[in-house]
Amino acid sequence: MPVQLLKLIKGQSEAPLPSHLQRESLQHLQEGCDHTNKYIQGVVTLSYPLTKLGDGTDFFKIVLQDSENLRSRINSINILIYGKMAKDCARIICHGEIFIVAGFKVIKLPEVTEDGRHGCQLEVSEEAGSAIYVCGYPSCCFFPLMSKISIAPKYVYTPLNHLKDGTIVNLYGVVKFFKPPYVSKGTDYCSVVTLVDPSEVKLTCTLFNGNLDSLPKIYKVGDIVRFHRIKIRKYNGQMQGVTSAGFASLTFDGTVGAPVVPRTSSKVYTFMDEEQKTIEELRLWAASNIPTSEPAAKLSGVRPMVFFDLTCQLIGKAKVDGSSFLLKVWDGTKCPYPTWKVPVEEKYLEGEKLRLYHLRNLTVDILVYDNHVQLAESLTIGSFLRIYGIHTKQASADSEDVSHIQFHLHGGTCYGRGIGVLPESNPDVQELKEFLESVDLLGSQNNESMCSMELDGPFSNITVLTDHQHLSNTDLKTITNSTAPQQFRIRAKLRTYKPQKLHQSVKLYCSKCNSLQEVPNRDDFKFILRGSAATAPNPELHNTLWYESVVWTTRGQKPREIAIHFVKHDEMLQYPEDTLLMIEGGTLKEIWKLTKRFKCVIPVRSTEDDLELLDLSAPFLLQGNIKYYGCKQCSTPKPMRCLSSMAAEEQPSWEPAEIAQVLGIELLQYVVIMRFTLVDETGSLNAYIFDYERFFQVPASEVLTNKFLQEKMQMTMNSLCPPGRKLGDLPWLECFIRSYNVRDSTKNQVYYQIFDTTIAEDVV
DNA sequence: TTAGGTTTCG
Repeated sequence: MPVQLLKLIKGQSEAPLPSHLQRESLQHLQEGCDHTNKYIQGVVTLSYPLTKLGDGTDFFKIVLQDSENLRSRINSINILIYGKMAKDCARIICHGEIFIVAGFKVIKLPEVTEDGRHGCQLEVSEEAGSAIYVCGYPSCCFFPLMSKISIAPKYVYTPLNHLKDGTIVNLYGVVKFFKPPYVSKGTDYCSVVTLVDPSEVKLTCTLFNGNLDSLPKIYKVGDIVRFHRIKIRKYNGQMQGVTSAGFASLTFDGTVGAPVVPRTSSKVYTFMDEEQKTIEELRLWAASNIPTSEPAAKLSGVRPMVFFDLTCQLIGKAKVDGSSFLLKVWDGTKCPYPTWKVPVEEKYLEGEKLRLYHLRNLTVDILVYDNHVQLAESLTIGSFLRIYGIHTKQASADSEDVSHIQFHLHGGTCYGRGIGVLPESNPDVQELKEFLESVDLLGSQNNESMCSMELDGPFSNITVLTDHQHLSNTDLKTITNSTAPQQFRIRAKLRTYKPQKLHQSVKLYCSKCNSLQEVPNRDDFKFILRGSAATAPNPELHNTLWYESVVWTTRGQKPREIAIHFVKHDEMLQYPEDTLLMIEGGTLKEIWKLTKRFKCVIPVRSTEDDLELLDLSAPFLLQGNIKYYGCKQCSTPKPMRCLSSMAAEEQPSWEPAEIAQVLGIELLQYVVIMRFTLVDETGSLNAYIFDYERFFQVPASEVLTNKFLQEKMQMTMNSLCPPGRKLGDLPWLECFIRSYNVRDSTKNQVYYQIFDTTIAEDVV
């Protein structure tokens, strides 16, 4: 009997194997050697469903693991079983059973596997005189179905540079481009996805499915996908992926550090620690190899004649005609231009009327065409959308002198044009929802006044003069004709301002030497960190009276030594949220992660007798999102032991200013600097804003790292200087300016600065 | 079958 079930008694099979058989180890197994009197023994770790080959032969595949040599590099092998033997085995085999095979044929695999699997596989069949002995746990065989379900097949993933024409493969990739699912001209939805992986090879996949939900849930470039059973074909000389029967996908957020939660429509999928590791590795690779997408557009930031993607909420929709459909959406911000309202028949307009009325100044009409109409019709009011490739156009209606901005989603799918529905769990949606709720609240508070006064949206933004109320207004011509220094109160219009890209307005200022400098970028910091990683941590500096040290070596091609020194208080470690730590040899990403958990992070390197700060082009201290820098001219960095006095304080506050002082650092201040071109009936002048927080009501130190604050600043600027308006239609603003002299060797120049003025907001 | 990335009739 070729397949024999042996009972296992106290770890031994009840009947001994034939005496001529000797055990062979996986290491010694080779194609072409004589294995006639040898047997292979292992534990069944995986089994695949019993299938039939093209000629009708039954086929069953299992994976055996050599449980006695788990540590050796090769510890498992594929067993391919044919014919009646396949059927018999499939019936009785259970996960975890001991499986013995003799009389096998050794076949070399075409490709080298890297997961501990043997480079050969064994083929067995009754015809070839093979014998199989299974030492089973008898109870297991009463529940063959149960044991099958618990066996997850192990998938092999093909790198994108190893794809072969005509194969069906599993793969991972980072989304480089995608078209959200759209209605094809056939019977299915279609989605086109271009992937890249660390092999730097691109693969464009064309995916079809009649069920929208079965296509990958990709929301942005940089998402990571896992495709199972995708068919590879050659098209126009390039490899192409297409859906095959049984295609399945998982999609993951590509953000480093985000939870690894697959988006999928399948109820059953395999996902284990190994997959989690793959995703995390791909995220890291993508972070430094895929260009980061532009910051998300907001309605407050749109300009005429651009294409952009918008994340928004649907509050109304209406049929317009056969080839176009109207979507009314908002994102909580106000479009700085008057927007085009698409005339529709009242009976066709869906959505809550009161809400549409309240939000009318924040809602824009997006007209979608052709192939997008069917999808648009199916959308639910209140759902969150990402609309890709909206086109803005400017047009003026005959009866009006201001031109309106129009929003179109043209037909076709070029550049990924289309509509995607985002689930409420999406982090961008959660952020948006929070923002919309705050705007809604503000709106409802102001509703009465809004309705009675018919305020024109956020253009009711005003400046508040916080002092010097005794001054009366002076016209600009009088000011430019006066000698400096003096102070004035003015009423003027903001004709233009610089920089237009608000994030460029943030600088670092040294109050000691009055110098201004650009905020160093991430690459500068990366470069300095890389340089400092070359210095290995000095073990003599570890574990002192005032800090405790942890050291480890990273794995990978270029191992690095990382040392973290946790500053103690009263000889004890503090809670992470109160802890200051010093790190040697960390990467930007590692440091960034530490700032999420610990109060302060100081990057350092070892010298012979103490730890010291890195080059001052790098932040000397990181706290939360904020990087603190020191002035290179005015600082005299001291060794890190100077910090020990702060650690000994009753309750160390770890205030950046105080840390800077004990370390001999002249702390640079974040400041927003802008040039306003102000005009009135008599003339114009350029006045500078030099703002830590007072004018914009936004801390300058957080502008670069906080999207909302940037948004708030943008809205303020849009209300002070609404783009697209004629001079006569600009709002007036009142502020204080002071004049001052700047002398150099050749001439004296008068400058003007806005001071003691604040923007009062009234967003809705 | 459909689409096979590269912006538009409105």
